[in-house]
Amino acid sequence: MSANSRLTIAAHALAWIGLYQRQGHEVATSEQIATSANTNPVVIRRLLGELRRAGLVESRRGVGAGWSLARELGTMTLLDVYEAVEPGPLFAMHRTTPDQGCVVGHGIQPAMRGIYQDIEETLRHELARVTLEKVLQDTLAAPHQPL
Amino acid sequence: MSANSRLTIAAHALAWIGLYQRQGHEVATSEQIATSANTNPVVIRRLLGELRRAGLVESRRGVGAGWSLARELGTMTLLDVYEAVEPGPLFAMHRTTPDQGCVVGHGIQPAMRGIYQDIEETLRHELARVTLEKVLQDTLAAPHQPL
DNA sequence: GCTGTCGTAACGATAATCGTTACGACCGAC
DNA sequence: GTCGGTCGTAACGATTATCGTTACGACAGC
Repeated sequence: MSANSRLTIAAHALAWIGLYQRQGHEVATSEQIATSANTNPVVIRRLLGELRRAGLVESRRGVGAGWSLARELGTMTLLDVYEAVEPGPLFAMHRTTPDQGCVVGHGIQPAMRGIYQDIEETLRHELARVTLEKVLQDTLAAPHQPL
Repeated sequence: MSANSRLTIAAHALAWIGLYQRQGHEVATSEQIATSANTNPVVIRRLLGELRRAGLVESRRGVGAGWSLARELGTMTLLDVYEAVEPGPLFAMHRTTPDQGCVVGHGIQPAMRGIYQDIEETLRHELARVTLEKVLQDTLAAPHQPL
């Protein structure tokens, strides 16, 4: 799978905003988050825009603008983030329709669809068990200066 | 994720070979499987080559050559296939190292690694519950001429 | 107005997958 | 021992997704 880092970066951004707000700040800018994640502010704005559409963050414009959480980190799960930033299904079907004249070609897609649905349901359940509060706590619990 | 169809095509090929052998044939050719999957024989040979390295199928060369199962479909699971054809992890870390001077940038990767490990472990467990025998049975159970 | 930030379009770089062509390696049949 | 069919694999282009970057208009507080 061509693994993509969208979920990771989105979680990073949410954890950063959450911690920043707990330090007393109103909003966080995409530039600050981009510095922490070592990427470009536009990448952050694009991702946070998707999180905003999902109701996880809010943005203010104008001078002193930036991003803030729309909900507490404890009420937000990786599933919320996953659904906001990952469009497609986990596994894809054939790119072209299999031979419908063949017994396997005819039945394989309904069969795999059912199997994949069950697996994705389990994945979603696991993602839903992890709150962004836990992500932040695990992040802060990382040892300093590991040898 | 770009979602990829490698797992789907590999399962299709295994189910096809399994059914073909139950009909009394010794080996299946990549051309036959490619016709059923509506793709190119080289795509099938590439995928089956990876399954051969994993010990799931065997191949014979020369005249009358082709592919056969190395194990019964009932002893083969989607996890075996997944590990054979999917290289990377489900979710990726940042493409560049986050800012180690930032608390979040420093701790986010160990945190997400731990979380992702748990999730992938659950995914593997789910994949291991589905045998290729079940894939074939579900495929054969698909209704004909659905309205 | 000025300034700083968002919002978003546009483009190129990169990488993975897939389809295709090509061709040597192999081996049973004859 | 040649022939024919299939594997094994390299090579290349097409397609797609993500990411990084530049650019610029929209917005709002000062």
